[in-house]
Amino acid sequence: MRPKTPHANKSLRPLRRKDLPIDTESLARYLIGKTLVRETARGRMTGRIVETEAYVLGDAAGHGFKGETQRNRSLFLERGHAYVYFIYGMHYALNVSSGEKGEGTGVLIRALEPIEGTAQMEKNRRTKNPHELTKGPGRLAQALKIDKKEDGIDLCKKGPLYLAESKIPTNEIKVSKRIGITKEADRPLRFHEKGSQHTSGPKHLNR
DNA sequence: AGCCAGATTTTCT
DNA sequence: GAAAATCTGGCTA
Repeated sequence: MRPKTPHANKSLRPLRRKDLPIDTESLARYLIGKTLVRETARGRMTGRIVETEAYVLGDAAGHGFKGETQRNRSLFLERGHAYVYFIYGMHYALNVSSGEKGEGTGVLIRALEPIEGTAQMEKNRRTKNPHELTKGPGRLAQALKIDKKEDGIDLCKKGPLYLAESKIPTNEIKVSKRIGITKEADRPLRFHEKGSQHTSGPKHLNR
């Protein structure tokens, strides 16, 4: 077995739901720099959130835009729950539900900076390149072994998947247009931490 | 480094 | 039946 990472036993305080901004765009900004924690039988994996996208109320690109369906029902939960969807026949992606309960808005987690449990991530992703581990929604889900089983989880309490504080201060947050969509694609609702080497998308969106 | 096509299956129309 | 909040490998330069 591999040695534990130096940070493995640090206590991680979950984010409190009341501290999460209700407004979707505000939540997308708020989550930059926070920690995503994944607990599995093999141990803990954590990453720093460095890139998010907001899917706001009345947004035609949002999965909840046309109302609640079997697929997107988690998006309509109270803010701070996981909405995991399957896309392009092979990828999963993780969102944090946002807004008021029943609103159907959310924040897509697009990229992480790997912190703890990188050995397990390398195994799940079948690569050792630290820059290929968790940049992009599909990649980070694969690295952290996130799929439909995690859909609907409360991310504001300790468990298999949750959000937590970070002790490292957040750098400047930059804004750009969203990636990979056709509707309302040019709205400035993608956020990333300036200077991160772990963001996805073309270079000109990551300045 | 950047562009392009192929993979693959769920979901809703 | 078509679209989809993506990733990968192969090509061109």
